[in-house]
Amino acid sequence: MDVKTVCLGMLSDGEASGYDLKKQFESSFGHFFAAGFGSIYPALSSLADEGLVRCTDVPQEGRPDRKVYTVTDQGHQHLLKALENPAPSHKVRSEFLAMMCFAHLMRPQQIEAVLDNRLEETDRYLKMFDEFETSCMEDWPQGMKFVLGFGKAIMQTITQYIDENRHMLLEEGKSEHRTASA
Amino acid sequence: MDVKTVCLGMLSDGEASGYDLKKQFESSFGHFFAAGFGSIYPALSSLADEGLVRCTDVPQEGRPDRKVYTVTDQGHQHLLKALENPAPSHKVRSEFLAMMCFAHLMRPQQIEAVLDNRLEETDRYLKMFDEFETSCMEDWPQGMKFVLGFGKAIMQTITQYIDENRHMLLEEGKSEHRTASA
DNA sequence: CGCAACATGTAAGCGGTTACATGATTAC
DNA sequence: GTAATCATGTAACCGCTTACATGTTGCG
Repeated sequence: MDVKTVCLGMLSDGEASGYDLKKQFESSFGHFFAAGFGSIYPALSSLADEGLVRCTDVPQEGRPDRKVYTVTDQGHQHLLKALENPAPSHKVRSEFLAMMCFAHLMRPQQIEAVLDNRLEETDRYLKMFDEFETSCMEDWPQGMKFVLGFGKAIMQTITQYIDENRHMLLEEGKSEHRTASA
Repeated sequence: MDVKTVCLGMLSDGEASGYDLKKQFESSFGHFFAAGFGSIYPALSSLADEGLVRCTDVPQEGRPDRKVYTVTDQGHQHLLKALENPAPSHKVRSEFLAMMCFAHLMRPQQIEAVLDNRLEETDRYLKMFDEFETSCMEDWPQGMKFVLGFGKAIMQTITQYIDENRHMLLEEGKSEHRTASA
């Protein structure tokens, strides 16, 4: 399940351009699968080369041609095969948690800043999820709703956990730094 | 915050070999920062080249020399600088969630298998966390406890969410595949 | 006037994964 | 006997990120 496969999946919900897919990667897929233009465009070219998608050029005035991609039968088959993996990965790479492991080496101010930034990002996601719910979610397949709910549950847990446990990092652990300035 | 910096941080809690660090990457850091030998050994060499750690060879019988690394003053300063980043990242890359977005293209059996595998992995982590709590957690710095609790909260949320919402993916969405064999 | 949105791409580079290479000891 | 643990490394590869390159339209 690399960027290519996810693009193929997105296209199986309806034709789209690379630019369109980017927007989807930023919004509904943003919290668990990031991808930039530098991944998407080559992915689409490659899918086209393999005959898994077909590309239609839609000429436009004052802009580059819009390249609209559609899944082929072969592409659909390929997608179904990719979905047969019974143990797909779920990986977290968190500088945030790594940093918090060494909180005893940081000043309380720094820790607070890091925590607040994390809460902010989490909140941005929660707000985005709310917008989805009040607008476009109706016509989504069940899977997308499941994934949205998953993201929401995680973000709520993070918010709550930080709120309830930030004191752990601030109260003690002044052994190394002492609170005052050196 | 790459593997190098995390290694530096781990070493700041006490000297260790690459092999020791690997074990830490698998256990306490496993759920948010994976690293294999192929990343760790080059990272340590590089840290040593830059003078951020010092390496002591401990000869052994029947094994390669154990190379024990210690943080230098310079290394400590470097670590403190790395910890000044006020907005460390927290990234998820989930084939699992990507796949669930396209659950309507999968057979119920497949979906169940994927869900069960996810629950299993989550459970493995929860059991590991429990072991930490009943044994070695006492002497950990507050930050490590915070991170452990964070992981536990997330894993519990995932478990609960899947249990409570798996029906979403199974009940309907039979539009594309139909339940029976084609 | 400047910035965001629209629209597509290339190429270098980086960081991490995987596979390979070696080999003794200990526990089942 | 066979697997796991101890112990270190290299090198190829892969996939993604970042920066570069280009240009129009429309809004505030």
